[in-house]
Amino acid sequence: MSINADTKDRILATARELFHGRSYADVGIKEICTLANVQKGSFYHFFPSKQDLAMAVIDDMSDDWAQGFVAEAFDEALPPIERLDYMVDAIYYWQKAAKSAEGRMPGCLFGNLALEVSTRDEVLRARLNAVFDKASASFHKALEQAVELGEMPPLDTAATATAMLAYLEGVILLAKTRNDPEVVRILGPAIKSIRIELRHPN
Amino acid sequence: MSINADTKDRILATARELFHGRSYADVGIKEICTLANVQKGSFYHFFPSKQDLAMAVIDDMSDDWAQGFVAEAFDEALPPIERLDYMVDAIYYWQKAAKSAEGRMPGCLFGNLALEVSTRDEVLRARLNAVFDKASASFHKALEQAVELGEMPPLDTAATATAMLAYLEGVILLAKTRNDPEVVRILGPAIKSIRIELRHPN
DNA sequence: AGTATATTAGACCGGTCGGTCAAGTCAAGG
DNA sequence: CCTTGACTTGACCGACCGGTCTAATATACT
Repeated sequence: MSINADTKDRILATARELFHGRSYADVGIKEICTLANVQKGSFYHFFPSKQDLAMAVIDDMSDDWAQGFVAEAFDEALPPIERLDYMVDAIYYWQKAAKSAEGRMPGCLFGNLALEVSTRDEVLRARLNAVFDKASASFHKALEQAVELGEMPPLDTAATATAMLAYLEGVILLAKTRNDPEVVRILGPAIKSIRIELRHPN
Repeated sequence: MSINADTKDRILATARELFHGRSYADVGIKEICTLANVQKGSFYHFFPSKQDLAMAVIDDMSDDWAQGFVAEAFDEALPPIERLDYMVDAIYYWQKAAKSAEGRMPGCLFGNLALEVSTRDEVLRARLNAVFDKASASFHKALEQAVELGEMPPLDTAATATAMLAYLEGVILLAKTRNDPEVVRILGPAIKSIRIELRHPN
């Protein structure tokens, strides 16, 4: 039981790293197997298809995020607005570390996959969409609390939360294209300036 | 001369459509040739490699943009801030039209390619980066004029311009993942709320 | 011990990939 | 008329793709 779990985890971890560092299409199952020290037959014992592997990778990373620094950043002990800065900082240091390790800024796995596969694979698209919804919910909660505490004037918290997530993804996209994490540090904090007013504030 | 130019243009137009609608890796040269009614040998007469084709597609699209609705949106006759709304509207209608034609929101060709290839292909990455720089410059000019005209309080126009571009790309990314152009219409206008203050406003 | 089951091993499959190449077609210029 | 060089044709290449399959092996239960 520990052996197979280990094998599956090794596949998952390797796939995640490769998908994140390159792309879905560019990484073959053979390469994943070689790097994970697993044979093809074993791979297809655990994952029925490459698509299923991708699903598992998305879920895996999403869980790690939720339990990792997203949980830290959106800790309710922090003042709501500081959570946004925490999130930006976390992304900055992460991407910076990844770049000095691999030489390239990998960007956001979810964003990368979303743009690559969402015109071609409904199942993966839906999954990625759910990940974004979940992320947006964290922003939403923080904004609601910020308004409640009077730290922010009232606004359309749901729309603004999504807008903030979009901004982060956009900043990461640009930073990756420049291959320069500093873009995140410089542009990131402006996330706090984004506002969408209430439609009918009567 | 008209024949060969036609062939090259047909390849370019077909490749652009396919790359935009799907992805770089997912579209093969054979498919492009078939759809463009061109033989493989002819293809390689005009383009030394798939990478060269991608470069040409990027340049082609970039030119069309610059001469097309980017030129319209950033027309100096328009009040600077209205140019931002014009840009958002243009993207919205474009994506909406594309979706009703193909069933899927293709998103931004440059953003798509950037996330897909920039960890793997320095040449394409640099080209895409240049496209973004050029786009950012349009925003920059608009912001400078807005400040000059007193329509906006002073701010770090260069950084804010890049932030606005990032925001747009992020909004398109999210909209594509949702496969819903309405995201652009709802989140887009908040581009005007983004601000990065001057570092040393003393 | 014996048997069922989960896992591993790795050869193998048809198909596609980007790219090459030799043999031509064709129009323009001398 | 003949040569030149741009363009086209389509067969061909080795490599790799995702995925299958059979046989061997480790593990778990009775």
